[in-house]
Amino acid sequence: MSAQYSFTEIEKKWQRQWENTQLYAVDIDTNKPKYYVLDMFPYPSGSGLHVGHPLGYIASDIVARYKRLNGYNVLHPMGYDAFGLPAEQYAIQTGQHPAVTTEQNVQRFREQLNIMGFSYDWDRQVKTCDPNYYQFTQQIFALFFEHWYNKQTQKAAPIAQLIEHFQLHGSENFQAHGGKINPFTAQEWSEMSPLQQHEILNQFRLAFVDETTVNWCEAMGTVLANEEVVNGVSERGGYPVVRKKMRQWSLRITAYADRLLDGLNTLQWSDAIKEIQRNWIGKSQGAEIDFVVRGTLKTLKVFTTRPDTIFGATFMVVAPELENLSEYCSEDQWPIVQEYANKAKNRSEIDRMADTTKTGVFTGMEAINPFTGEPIPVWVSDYVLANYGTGIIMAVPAHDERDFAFAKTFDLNIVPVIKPANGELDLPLEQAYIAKDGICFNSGFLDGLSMKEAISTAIAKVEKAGWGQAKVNYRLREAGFGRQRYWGEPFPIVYNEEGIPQLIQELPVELPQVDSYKPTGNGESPLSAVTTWVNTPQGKRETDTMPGWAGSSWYFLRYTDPKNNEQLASPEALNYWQQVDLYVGGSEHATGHLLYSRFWTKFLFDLGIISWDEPFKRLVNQGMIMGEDGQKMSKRWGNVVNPDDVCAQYGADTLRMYEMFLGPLTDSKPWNTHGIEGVSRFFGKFWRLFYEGEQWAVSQEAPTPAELKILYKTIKKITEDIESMSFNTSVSAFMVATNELGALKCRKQEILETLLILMAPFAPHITEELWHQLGHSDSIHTANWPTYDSQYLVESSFNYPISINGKTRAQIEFELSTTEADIQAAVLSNELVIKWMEGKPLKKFILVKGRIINVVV
RNA sequence: GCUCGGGUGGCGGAAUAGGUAGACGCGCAGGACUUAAAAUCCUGUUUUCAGUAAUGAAAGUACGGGUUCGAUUCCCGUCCCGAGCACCA
Repeated sequence: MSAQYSFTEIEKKWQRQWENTQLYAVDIDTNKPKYYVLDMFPYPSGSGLHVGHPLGYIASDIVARYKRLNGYNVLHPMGYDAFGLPAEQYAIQTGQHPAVTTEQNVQRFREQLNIMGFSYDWDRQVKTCDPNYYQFTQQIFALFFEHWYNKQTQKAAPIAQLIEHFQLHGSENFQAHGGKINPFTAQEWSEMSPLQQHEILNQFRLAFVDETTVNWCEAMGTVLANEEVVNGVSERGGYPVVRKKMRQWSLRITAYADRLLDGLNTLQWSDAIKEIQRNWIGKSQGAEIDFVVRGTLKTLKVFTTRPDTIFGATFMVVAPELENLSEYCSEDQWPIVQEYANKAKNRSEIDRMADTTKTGVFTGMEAINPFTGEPIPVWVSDYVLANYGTGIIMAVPAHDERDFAFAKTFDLNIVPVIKPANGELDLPLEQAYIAKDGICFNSGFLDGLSMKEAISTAIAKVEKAGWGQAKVNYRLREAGFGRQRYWGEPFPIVYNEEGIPQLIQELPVELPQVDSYKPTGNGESPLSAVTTWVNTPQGKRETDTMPGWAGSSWYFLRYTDPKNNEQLASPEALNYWQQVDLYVGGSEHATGHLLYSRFWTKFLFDLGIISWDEPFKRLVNQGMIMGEDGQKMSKRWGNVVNPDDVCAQYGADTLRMYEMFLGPLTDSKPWNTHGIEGVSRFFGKFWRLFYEGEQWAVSQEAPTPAELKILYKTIKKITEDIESMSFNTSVSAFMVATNELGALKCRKQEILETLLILMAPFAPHITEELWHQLGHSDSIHTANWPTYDSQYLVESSFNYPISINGKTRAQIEFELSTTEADIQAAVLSNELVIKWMEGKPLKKFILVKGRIINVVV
């Protein structure tokens, strides 16, 4: 025992002890309720952690410890998202194998995390780059490959079922989510070559080969995901990105668009993240309508959300990237259209975004507006996107800004069809008139209808006349799943001599050694150079690897049974631990990791592997900790604060407590080196509740009601704060309790011991030390969370502030049992009250029990 | 441009089923202990005005209105900051 609070010694001692006794190891225990608290696992970068990283880890650790003290069996694991670009870039620079550098970084992270005293069950650590782990990432990919999405049952189903349907009924009456195919009979199916059959099945597999326009980054020699491209340049490095056609694996996430949208309503996530996902999925309801090309039998199919404005559709616009563009254009105009299309294709994303002036050319064709019967010209312009809707729009310049700008540029007809409900439009229009509450005019049978009524009436008419049907559109695109990189999961795929992909049954398919990690530059991965690996008796291997998000889309399941070599996790473990109850991490993964994890979870739910279809019940996004200068913490600004240094100088408990004290968990806030002194002093004060000078001073006396009141109000406050994750106010509650007990010179074991338990989740080391000094032999982290007697918190009297006309003028103490009449009499005879009433008559007397008294004159 | 957050002392931030604004901490000022320093402890600290002082008065939660006995909290408008989306028909 030491009379001094020497945190270095204490923290090392208990960390060693906890490790030796396996204090945080958990296992299935059906006698206890489970609780699963998870941190987003980190990418083990070479620069290690700065003080911003542990913010969320500290918060989740507090909750994990709190739940344990409340009798829960808590799963609280940690691992590493270990595949990825930085390790590979480093390999390219240094020639070291990424597995080696990654392992070094993992060791470093582990040390740093241990210094801060987290209660992880390290036995459950996972690393996505470990073959024992990624064999199941490959297995899940194989399952995607072997399934299709049945729109009727809204569920994934085995591809064999679809094949059977084709064998029996051809393409009649099947409800598969996927690409377009030409109808065929059962007979025709049986006569198709394996390659033809593959090409049809490929349209429906949930993992499929897709010819897509990808974001090609020449400098990095690879394809990037949409979210890795910001304003036309790569997120990492800022290299230019161009669009390029490429064959690569994709996952059919759009099959799950509706369920991903609906599921959001069941989640305790921030509105901001839910909104970002809703926007990303981008569901919009409208109609597909066919416009007949004048003088032909051809039609142009458009998608619109505003069929109520169709009487104002005065021209049409076709996207320049459409494959069969020549069909939408007259012969003599084709050279001009083609020239325009080529120019548009080569225009970079940056250009497009920077320049919104309208360009375009006339196709030489006219279509008939089915509602007005009038011929309208068809144009090509790059303001229409090929991959949204049908790639063709009906333009309503009077009521759409973009169409209006285009019509003005090329002097096209503008016909207003919506006007204010009470009033008239100022004509001619200076800008597009966009109103949610307008009514139709100039619109035949739609005249006088509101937007909502007109939309349904117009769609009914379209459907009845056979011109089209109601249609739902999504902004969400299929998820590109191939990277031309070395450091990722290899695909369990070989292509036979016909080029048909076949699954490799034996997993894992391990990464081979390569001589160079550099991209080949021709768009292929470094793996393609390893010919001994690529060529197998069964055919050529797929040489792309999976993207970073593959391994992170299911790791939360693996923690439940991380060493299982037969299955991704045993049904027993999955059934026991189930969903993540609380997930803590940054909000930057809103449309990546969080969406993909939900997608994979729903797929595995469909297959019956798990019994829930959302991975993370409650999500909390911790804010960023900025540098002292208010800028983002980074080497570049030289403002990085290292948690190891802070722990060495002040101790881990002080770091943990201070990070919580900085402000609300979800806010961004700057680090302040002076501020930590306050928390450090607090621990000194707290320690001195137990010691007087060199002398152990805890007494066994019975506590007084005043002391119990301090304790009980603290129990109440801390319990409520942890439940609502309001940790900053918990810290101040500990300070208040310490100040108040100090003022009362209270050193009673009964009080201090309970206070230790309350503080144990926040400051696990000092509380463990003092707990043992109080004579306990078990760990404080296995104690029981205290309850309080609310009787002690009830006040018998209250010192009322007395307001006269809303201004506080006096204070009078009353027993809470005093009747209102007695209070009123006492207040009105009070000297100060009489003075401020200035002789005016009483108008109203307001008494809010236990709160305030207001005298209105 | 659209959507969602948010504007409270010198600073980080408390307090909103409407009820004493500024808890707790930092910083600052003064004091105690000490030969001295560190550490520790005590006092003060929203602003302005009056007073030697105790104290008293007025204003005050981005700005302007409204509802109410009473508004940081609810409603309307304006400005500013942050985040997300962005030619998605």
